[in-house]
Amino acid sequence: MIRTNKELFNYITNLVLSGSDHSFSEHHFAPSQEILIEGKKVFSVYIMKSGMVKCYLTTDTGNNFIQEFFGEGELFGEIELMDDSFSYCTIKAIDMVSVYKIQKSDFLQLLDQDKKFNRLFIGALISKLKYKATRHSYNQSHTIEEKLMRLKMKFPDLEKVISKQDIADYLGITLRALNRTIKAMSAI
Amino acid sequence: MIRTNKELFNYITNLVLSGSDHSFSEHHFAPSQEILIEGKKVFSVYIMKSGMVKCYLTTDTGNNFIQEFFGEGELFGEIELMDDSFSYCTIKAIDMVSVYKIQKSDFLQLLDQDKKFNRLFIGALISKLKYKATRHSYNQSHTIEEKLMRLKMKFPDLEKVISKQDIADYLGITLRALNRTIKAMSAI
DNA sequence: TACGGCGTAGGACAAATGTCCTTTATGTTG
DNA sequence: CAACATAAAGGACATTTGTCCTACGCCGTA
Repeated sequence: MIRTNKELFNYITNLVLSGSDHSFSEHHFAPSQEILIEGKKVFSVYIMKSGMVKCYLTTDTGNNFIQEFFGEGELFGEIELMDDSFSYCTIKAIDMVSVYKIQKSDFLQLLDQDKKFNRLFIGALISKLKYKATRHSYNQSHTIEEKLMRLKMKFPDLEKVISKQDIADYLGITLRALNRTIKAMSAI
Repeated sequence: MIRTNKELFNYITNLVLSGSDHSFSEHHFAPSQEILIEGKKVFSVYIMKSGMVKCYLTTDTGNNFIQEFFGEGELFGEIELMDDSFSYCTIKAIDMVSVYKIQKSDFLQLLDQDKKFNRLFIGALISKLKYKATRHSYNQSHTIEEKLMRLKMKFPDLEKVISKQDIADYLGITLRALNRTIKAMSAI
């Protein structure tokens, strides 16, 4: 649910701190500020330095569907940038957020010239792919109660950090159904 | 639903036919033969030459969940190979299938030495990611009827190629629900 | 031929989930 | 302070989907 990428984070941090690469700039966002907006052109790739964002899209039915929550080291904007399309989701800061930003041309250059970075990037894509695949299959074959239990197992203080509505949007259910399940579970 | 990758297909075909690369071998499978098996170690990456396979996993609830159907140019095995894990899904031939196969070490070497291939591979991952993201959100915010209509729009002769059970598994619903919806739609 | 397996189709009922609406608490802003 | 938006909680009812079961036709094989 809250995705991170320690290896990538360390590598980028080193690049920036060692001064060997000047294509990264640092940016800050306050809670509920939007970093990328659905439907708008993307010119850079972003890597999370600290804080947490939610990555979600609004479907044609008006529902919000949360793809993932990103923490330290996760990157976003890469999909839109690589296939030259508009952002298919919105990235919104949940708490105070710092990101590293790198322009398209610099990013592509880095990808070509830095084999280690190239491999880390591929690893990041693979990790996202795997995560999405298992998440989707899990979602469609388990009850709300099972999904909630699994979440709580991994993130015990989930409800303190993420709003109920966001949890519901993440699970692809209504807030009503979430409340109902929480109550049923607490009754045990 | 039926994924292909023309660019990758053309590139690999050229590599093989021009004789400039000898790391690819060709293999054939009969309908319902399994090419990769869930839980087993993966040693190679595969690229579809012709035919169609289904990529699915069996959940702990005993359901089959179909990730995707692969046609010409799609590759599989890359996730397991890159992060050194066991196959998380089974790849089964639906009709007569031909694939190109490349061993792990050769694949990694190609990735390092052939920039064009590297970029095509990244493009393939990005395309899968995007597909999975939109598919999951669409699935969870639309009715069975809407999902079916969308499928039929894209693949008019869907039911002739893929069994009802497979369509149900792909949509994450039961066969009963699928039949019910088809009947309701035909009544209009 | 007779049987079993499999894909297709659908009836009847149960369970899960959505929709709509009301209430309460809390924090923000004019 | 009053007015207002927002999050949380849950009642009542409708709809959707799953579960279980039965039936039929097709095909391969003992």
